[in-house]
Amino acid sequence: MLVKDKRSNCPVSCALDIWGDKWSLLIVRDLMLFDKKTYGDFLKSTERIATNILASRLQSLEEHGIITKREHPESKAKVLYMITQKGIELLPMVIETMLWADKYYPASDEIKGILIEIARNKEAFIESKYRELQRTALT
Amino acid sequence: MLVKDKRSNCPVSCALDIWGDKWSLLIVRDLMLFDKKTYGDFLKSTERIATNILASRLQSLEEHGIITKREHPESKAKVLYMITQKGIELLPMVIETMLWADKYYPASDEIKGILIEIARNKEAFIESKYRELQRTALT
DNA sequence: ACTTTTACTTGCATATTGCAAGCAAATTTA
DNA sequence: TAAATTTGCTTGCAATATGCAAGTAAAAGT
Repeated sequence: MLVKDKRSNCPVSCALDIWGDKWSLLIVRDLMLFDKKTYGDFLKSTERIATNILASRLQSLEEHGIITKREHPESKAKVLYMITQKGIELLPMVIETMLWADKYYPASDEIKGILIEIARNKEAFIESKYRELQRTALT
Repeated sequence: MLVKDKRSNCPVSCALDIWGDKWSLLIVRDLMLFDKKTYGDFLKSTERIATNILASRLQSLEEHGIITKREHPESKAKVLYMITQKGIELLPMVIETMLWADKYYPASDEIKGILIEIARNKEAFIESKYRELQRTALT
């Protein structure tokens, strides 16, 4: 899973070098939309990521500056994973992905709520979520 | 590369089941932005996809309704690959991906031109490209 | 007819994924 | 305070996917 060097200078290619796999964006999604913060949180997601894959993806995302690790305020046994500014900026791309897939594949009820909000006013949703993520990222 | 069934009903997960790999979106990019249409065109892209991987991705994209094959008007030896409506609708997501990556990784000159256009008026660019793709998809 | 182009397929070595089990430090429970 | 549990991983190994090189058949060009 190590990308030695970029395949090209195309931004699409550069982006895929970082998150072009089946799992990385699910971790980003969990951080951005489902308030998940720990290793155990990510493991519990419905897609059932394998523990070794999760560890490797977390490391890769950290190396690429999308997430950072912090001390968990409640326990030294836990690790707090946080999304970075660079990661927060993936929000518009994630939203467009959700809107695309929603058109062709039935979403779960949990997500339908979010999609309704987005449908109501996409820009406002992004703006509000963006600020919310930045706020929690600073504390 | 066969996704037997969806991992979950999350739209992000569904989308990744289809194009969550290092290559599929590069083919979509080539079709949408670089006017590539044939097997040979895709092989020539700077990222240098292996020929067997290209064949498997084209098949997968076709199975998922993102692209279709047509007779090439100039030659029976060639195959014309076309993007479908479902594929065209990936445009906003691809654009957001480009904008994200452009912020952190230097783009090639060929792409800088497109990015400048997008920066000038994103909505207008998407709208115009969207219609252009629909037009060529109909002929 | 012969060569080249085109769109693939095949074989095989290497890399990645996924499953299950293991493990040490921290925390909770008895 | 000793034992059990939680937490965040690592390890081993089988299955799958990737990447490279070579091959192939139909069509096109010379």
